Amino acid sequence: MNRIGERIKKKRELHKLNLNELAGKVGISPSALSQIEKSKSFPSIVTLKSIAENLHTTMGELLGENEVIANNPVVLRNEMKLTDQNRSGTNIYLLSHHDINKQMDTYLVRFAKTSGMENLLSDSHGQIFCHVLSGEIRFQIEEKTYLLKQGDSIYFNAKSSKEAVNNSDGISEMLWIQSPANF
Amino acid sequence: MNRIGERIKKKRELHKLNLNELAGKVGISPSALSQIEKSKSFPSIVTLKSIAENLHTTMGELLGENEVIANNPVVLRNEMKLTDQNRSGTNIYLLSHHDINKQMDTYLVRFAKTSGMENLLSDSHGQIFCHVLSGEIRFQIEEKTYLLKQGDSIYFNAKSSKEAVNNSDGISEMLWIQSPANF
DNA sequence: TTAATATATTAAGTTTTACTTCATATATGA
DNA sequence: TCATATATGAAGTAAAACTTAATATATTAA
Repeated sequence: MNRIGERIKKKRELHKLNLNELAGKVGISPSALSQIEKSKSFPSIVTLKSIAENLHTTMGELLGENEVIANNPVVLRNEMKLTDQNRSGTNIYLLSHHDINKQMDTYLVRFAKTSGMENLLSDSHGQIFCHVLSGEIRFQIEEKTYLLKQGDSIYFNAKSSKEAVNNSDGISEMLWIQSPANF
Repeated sequence: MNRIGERIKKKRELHKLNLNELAGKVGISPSALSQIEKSKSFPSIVTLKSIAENLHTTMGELLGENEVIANNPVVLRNEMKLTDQNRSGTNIYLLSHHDINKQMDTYLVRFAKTSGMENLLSDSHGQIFCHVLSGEIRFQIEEKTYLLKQGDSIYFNAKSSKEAVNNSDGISEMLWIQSPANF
């Protein structure tokens, strides 16, 4: 929080801009920018926004929100923790301990034959990456349908209407990774 | 950006707090909070920080940085794009198109026998989740060593000193997912 | 319904502080 | 070492966050 200045300066130098140049783009005086970098003052939100855009980064990044420390590396062998299951036979396993500092939620989803997840993990925000580990899974994202086989991946918005069902005779499995974490 | 107010109000009501209560916790007058929620004014960064903490969320979230829209769902079959390879035989494939709006970088790393990645993907920020798809991989995170087999996962800070080498006779593969994206 | 209380919004004034101006320092290079 | 570029500092200004206090709008009870 009190190191926004450092981060801005670092990013600015990374982009090979001097105070005048960046200040010009942002729309404040070089002196003002200097004071911000030296932590003599905080930028207003509108200036922070402009600084972030001109340094091709996000406000959260400059605010240091991505520097939180995750706890010790957690290794989970095949003993995963079941977090959710529905009647049709879809099981969702956690692939890392829930932690307030985690950026990502990581799950393994195992479908019994002819099972699916419709309203599971719904009402979430951020973005989702899925990777099919085995079998064949049919995704419906908004209106479109995607048929994914082992080794395929898909990336979509968490806010989308989404549905995934097993499309194979046996068990199908996929990784489900979501960022930022919804805990 | 101009909808910070809406988001704060929504979160506040989710936590079943009224203006007085939240304002009290934050350390500003209820009126000031109302004006912020009604977009009559922006909070200062320090107030925003306090609001975020009291609503158990992040500033970036309130600033709407997690609402960016990823492009159309991208499905990549087994035809992945090679992005990096080193002499010893480690290949890194991209599992989704690079996109400024993406929260996560998603890779598949394929190790030839006795290959590894030491300085690949180094100097990055955020957090990393790895999942072993096949073979056996030895991780060294800071001082500690972890031996991961197929189906195992590990979650650690991108800033950590890290190293991964193939520990099997044949090919080993893993997913490498990093958030926020480093592009 | 009506009164009584809780909760939210608005207007106007105050105060904090982000930002400007301009002078000075420090670095870089010919 | 002079000249130019770049960064920092002091002092003042202007903008806007925040306060106070009054008013409106819900919510509840009688």
